[in-house]
Amino acid sequence: MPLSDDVLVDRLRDAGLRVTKPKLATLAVLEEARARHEHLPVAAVAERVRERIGTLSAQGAYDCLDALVESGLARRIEPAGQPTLYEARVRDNHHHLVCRGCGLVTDVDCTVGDALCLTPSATNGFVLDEAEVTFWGRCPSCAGSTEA
Amino acid sequence: MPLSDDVLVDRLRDAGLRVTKPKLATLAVLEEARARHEHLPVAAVAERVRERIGTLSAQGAYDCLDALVESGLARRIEPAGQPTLYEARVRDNHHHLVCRGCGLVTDVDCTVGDALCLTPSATNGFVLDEAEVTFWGRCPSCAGSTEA
DNA sequence: ACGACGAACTTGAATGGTTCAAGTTAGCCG
DNA sequence: CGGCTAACTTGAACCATTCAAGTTCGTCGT
Repeated sequence: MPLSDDVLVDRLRDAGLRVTKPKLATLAVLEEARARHEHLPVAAVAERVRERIGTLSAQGAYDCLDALVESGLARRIEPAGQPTLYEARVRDNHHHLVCRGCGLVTDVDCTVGDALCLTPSATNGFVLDEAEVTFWGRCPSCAGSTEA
Repeated sequence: MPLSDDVLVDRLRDAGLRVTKPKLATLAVLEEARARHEHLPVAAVAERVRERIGTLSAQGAYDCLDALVESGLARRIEPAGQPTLYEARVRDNHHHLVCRGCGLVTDVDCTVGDALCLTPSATNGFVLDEAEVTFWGRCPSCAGSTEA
């Protein structure tokens, strides 16, 4: 069952964002997608938001998603070679598994735990804030074919 | 000192590629960049190749780089939000550290070793061939400023 | 409640890395 | 040395994303 609007409204306010129909609907769409383990491109988010509130410009979709990412309510995923995807932000620092065949993105937990992955041997003076791990391979249905 | 052309020619042949001036020069440029720990975008590769052999179309640069990557002589890096970068392929499976400020990409070794990083807890039926780790942060010169 | 300020949205156009298509050139093998 | 095919060139198209200017609508203070 989907989260009530009240909860989402509070979440937006707590994040310091204005509560607008587009942002509320965008957040709802991402939450719904999370329940289905989906990762959505901007166009798909915009489309689903339109189903809820009637209209939303492409630019509006970018603005909303940017704001949600900025405030920590959503996470941006940019797998090499395909358009940017978004998912509702969750606390666990899970990683992603991308199919080289069809581009399917799946969530996966890191065996060794976040702490280890976050610690490279030398940071070269960089101040790190995130360790991103992406696994590449072929999904079950693409593993058989020889398609690129 | 740069590698001799003979060595690079052999490398191309061994990889099953035709030995053309553009490919030879492209490989030489990448090797030279590797010595300087540089990661080059397509445009920079094309420019440097032109300095060596006079001319190379943008398309030609893409073709050469794709061929080198395909045959394992080069590695493609696609940091989120910036154009594709290339580096001469090396055996060690090092990872990258990207500056959120200026986009500088630096090589870094993984503390825990490749084996661990390559083993997510569940592969969801995927056949994995690579684990890519990207560390995000701010380089020494960007760490001080508040710029995006 | 009302009014005003500024953020958020809309529309429309531009940008730029990458790719597609068609034609020419040049490695490689017999 | 000739022919086949991959490799390169030119020129145009693509499309996710961004920029710019104008309008709408949350929010906050009175």
